[in-house]
Amino acid sequence: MTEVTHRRTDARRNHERVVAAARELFARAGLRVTVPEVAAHAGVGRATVYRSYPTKDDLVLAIAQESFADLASWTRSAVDSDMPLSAYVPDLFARLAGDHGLAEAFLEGRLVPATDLLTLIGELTARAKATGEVRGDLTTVDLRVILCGPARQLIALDEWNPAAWRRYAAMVVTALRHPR
Amino acid sequence: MTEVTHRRTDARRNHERVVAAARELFARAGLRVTVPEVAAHAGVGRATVYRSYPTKDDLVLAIAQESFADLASWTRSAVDSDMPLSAYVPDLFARLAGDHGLAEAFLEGRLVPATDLLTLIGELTARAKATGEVRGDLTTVDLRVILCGPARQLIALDEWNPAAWRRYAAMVVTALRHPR
DNA sequence: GGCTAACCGGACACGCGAGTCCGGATCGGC
DNA sequence: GCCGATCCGGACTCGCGTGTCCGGTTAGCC
Repeated sequence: MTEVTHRRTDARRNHERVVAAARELFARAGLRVTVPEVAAHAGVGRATVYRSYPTKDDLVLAIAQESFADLASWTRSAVDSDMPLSAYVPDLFARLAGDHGLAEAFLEGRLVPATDLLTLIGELTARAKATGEVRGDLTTVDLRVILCGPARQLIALDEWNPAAWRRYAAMVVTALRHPR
Repeated sequence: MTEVTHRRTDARRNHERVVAAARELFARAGLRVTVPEVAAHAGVGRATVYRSYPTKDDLVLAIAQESFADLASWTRSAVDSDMPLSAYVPDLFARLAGDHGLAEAFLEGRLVPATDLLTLIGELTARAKATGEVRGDLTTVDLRVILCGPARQLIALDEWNPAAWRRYAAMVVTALRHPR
């Protein structure tokens, strides 16, 4: 979290606007959103965005790290409270389906090293395997493929609504069970 | 199938090369492959590609229609031989995972009206529902989301190998069953 | 073998997104 | 209120992908 300290209030204000705009646009339309779009949505010039984040990748990284940290702390509480995968996965799926950029970043694994998050999820799945809740050979790659794939497609098809994600979350959970 | 008749043999030969190159590259790297890449791989100039296909979309459409026709005729034979979904889906999944462009085109539904194919798949699923093989409320959109999502991710992650697709095909089939 | 129509492809024009620069505006301390 | 450090953003360059054009070449018929 490279927290830049601006010495003037307008700079800080603009920085906040940029971050807010990036969060919203990345969530809604994925990581292909352009810097000009972010700038316009924030009501600032392009150069103002590049001042805080020299590269578009820097901007993406910053936003993604935020989201990943949220996800990790939430997952940590799930681990602490011994949440079963059947409860965790639908929520995770909902978060991914509600944030296109997050789903992309989490799946592709580029830019952000999600080691914390993956370790925590590994913890959860290990317990779920022990109780026989899911197939014994489940990996975190499996989770990425099975969760992020459909989540991204839901957004791409503009089928994002509570009924849809509940439906697909149920299917996804089913997919993780022992094959018969 | 707008079959262009070339009056010279070299024209026909080049056209074939372009088609072959496009098939290969779209399958391997998806629809984002550029026209210059196709031309280079075919060993011709860019303009030669544009002669047969005035727009990149025209090229994509032509290749996608081919693939869709293949898929449809194969599906028709599956319907005729009363193939169960548990046998059909893994093969479909393999085809999608083996052709990135096909998976993209099938999922996104833009460009190509896949009505024939969807009708046939609807036929198969209707029978599978009747025998209780899958959940009763399964739709073709479900199939697109659940199949194409993971298939595309597999390719994106470069995890494409027989072991991987068999594994995910099994999971995908499980996902279509009745929830418990 | 020669002639013409058909065809080839290198070179060009255009649009768009990433990243840079500098003249002008604004904040904030005195 | 004044002044300097800081910041803003319009205008620019650069790279890349799409689509066009024309001079040179080749196939195919006589």
